[in-house]
Amino acid sequence: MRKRVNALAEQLLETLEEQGHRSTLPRRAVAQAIANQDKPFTAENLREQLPALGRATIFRSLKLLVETGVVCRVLLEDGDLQYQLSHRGHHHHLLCVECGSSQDLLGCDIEELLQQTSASHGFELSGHWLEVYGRCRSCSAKQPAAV
Amino acid sequence: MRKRVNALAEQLLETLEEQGHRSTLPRRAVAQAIANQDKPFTAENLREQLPALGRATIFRSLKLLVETGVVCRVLLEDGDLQYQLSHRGHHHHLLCVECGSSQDLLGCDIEELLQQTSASHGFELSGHWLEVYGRCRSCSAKQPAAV
DNA sequence: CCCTAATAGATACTTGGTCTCATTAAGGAT
DNA sequence: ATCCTTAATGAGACCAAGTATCTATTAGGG
Repeated sequence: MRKRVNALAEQLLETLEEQGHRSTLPRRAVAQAIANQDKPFTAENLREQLPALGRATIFRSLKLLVETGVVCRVLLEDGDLQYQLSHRGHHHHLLCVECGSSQDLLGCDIEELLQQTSASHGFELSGHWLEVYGRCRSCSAKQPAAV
Repeated sequence: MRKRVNALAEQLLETLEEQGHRSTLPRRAVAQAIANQDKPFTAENLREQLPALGRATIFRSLKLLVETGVVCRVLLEDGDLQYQLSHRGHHHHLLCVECGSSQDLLGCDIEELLQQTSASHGFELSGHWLEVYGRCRSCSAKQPAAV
């Protein structure tokens, strides 16, 4: 944890600049904090880590980063919507219900399956939202089976 | 709209009673209102339709019905979480981005596909959440293609 | 180094939901 | 039919997440 994060944070800011947004001190702080997270997080989490920043500023930066696409939203199993660094474009998450970690789900072409099933309902598909819950490799290793 | 709704509402109440909850006047009103909805709705929607009920009561009934499984939550494309009558157990929704209507997605066995993909990530799958967005049959019919 | 538009901070407000507590009403027992 | 207990209601305080407003600041191009 916390290695090369500056490079990551730097990237976030660059993306913002490319979109014509200024690289301000508060935004640098937010970018840095986000780069440090290793799980989905809330605005409140960031606020605790950045007590010097105004509340609105954190929400504004977060919103900007979501619009820019470098941060995405994840739906936890209980319906709580949190934030997370977003690497690729459209993708899904494997969320560990035990440790709360999140990894990207690769190689899942659900799109095609959905396309077909939707069509059979007379439905013209335009998008979808998928989250997957379970136990990650290391949590499965720790405890053989469910309690 | 509004036919046989009493029967439906009656069912909701019965389910509550089976779980040991009382069939009260406010709950009957809520059940009736929910039975009348034809789209996903918010607690606020119900409140407008049931001005005589206390706010807390609506939230409490709603929560109860969700726990009981006769009402479920749907995630709209913008991240808004709303309520909806739930017919079967685990299922997914086709949400029309134009008229806001919702229909159940049948015959979609994504489970198997997810199982495999998860496993290849060393992930022990336990559940998932899927919402599908697009245009329903009647909306597609109205306008040949996207604007 | 100046100027101006973008941004920040403070704070009020909104929305969705929970908590508390005194009052009411289901509905089983009598 | 009524009584009693306990669950449920209503009012309103409270809370968390997020937006809006308004004044003060600052990034960064000229």
